[in-house]
Amino acid sequence: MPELPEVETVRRGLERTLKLSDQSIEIQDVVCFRKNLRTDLPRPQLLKKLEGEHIVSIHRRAKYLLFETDRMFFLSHLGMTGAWRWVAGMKDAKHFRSIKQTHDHIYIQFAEGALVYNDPRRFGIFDILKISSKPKEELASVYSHSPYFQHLGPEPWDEDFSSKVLLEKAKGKEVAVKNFIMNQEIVVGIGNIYASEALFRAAVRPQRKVKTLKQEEWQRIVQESQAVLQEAILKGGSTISDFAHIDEGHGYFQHSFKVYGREGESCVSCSGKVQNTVLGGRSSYWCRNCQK
DNA sequence: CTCCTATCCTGCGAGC
DNA sequence: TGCTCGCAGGATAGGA
Repeated sequence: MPELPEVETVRRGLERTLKLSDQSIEIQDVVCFRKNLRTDLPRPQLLKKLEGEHIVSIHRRAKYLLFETDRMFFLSHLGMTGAWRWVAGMKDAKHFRSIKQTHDHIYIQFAEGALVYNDPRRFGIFDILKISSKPKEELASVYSHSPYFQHLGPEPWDEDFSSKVLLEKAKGKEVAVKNFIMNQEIVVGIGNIYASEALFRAAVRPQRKVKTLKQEEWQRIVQESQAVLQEAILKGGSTISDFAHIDEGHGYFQHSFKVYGREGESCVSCSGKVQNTVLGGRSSYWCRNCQK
């Protein structure tokens, strides 16, 4: 489901549902219904350490959700098909088991309901970060030391996501620009849909080798990436009143994509036909008139 | 190094 | 109708 805008929409929805702007909220119980998703899930002994912790806030870094509690951090990555939903009024995991849906994997109990993580393809991640000896690690320290985060590039709105830096990083590289901007070490948050959308808006062909791009083309890529992600977040915020709607299938496909998934249809700005070229094993949509 | 492929999974729609 | 095939929004290990 998720590229950056969707993860950010989920983050905001979770904060709203848990009322984190007014309060912290106590975790009463955490249960995993299977041993692993893409990676091993925390052992019951470790999960038990979350009991009694209060969630203070939820951060997003790249496509990860990072939950901050009194003394700990735990994270969730939604993979391709992960979703959290709120089950109002659910009182305990034992009762939940009787109404559990297929692919419900993780259950977090609160006083007035529960959060449930559902993920059919199980490419997601749920992990408790290593507990340091200090009272609690700083967020910045988590980002720079955790194996989940330390290799990640800048957020799309950081100053290091700039035409100047990109020009430098692209020097001598043969890789296609679409694969380059989907590389989370270069910039985080851009996935297969928004890569096509950003490059269409920037008028750059997805298969262009990065070493051939001029600084002004990088400038357009930076601007249009930021713009398309920002617009998608705003749309998520305006059309999705509750993050739970996402897993009912609303939200994501409501976004109006200009090229993604529109192979053979007319380009929205020149009426040429939208192309689909496979790059790095992923479908890449573009217009041969508008993009150079 | 750099770049590309295969792979982890399930579900769904197209085509026969 | 029912089957098979290909493809799906991510990320990474391994090979060329």
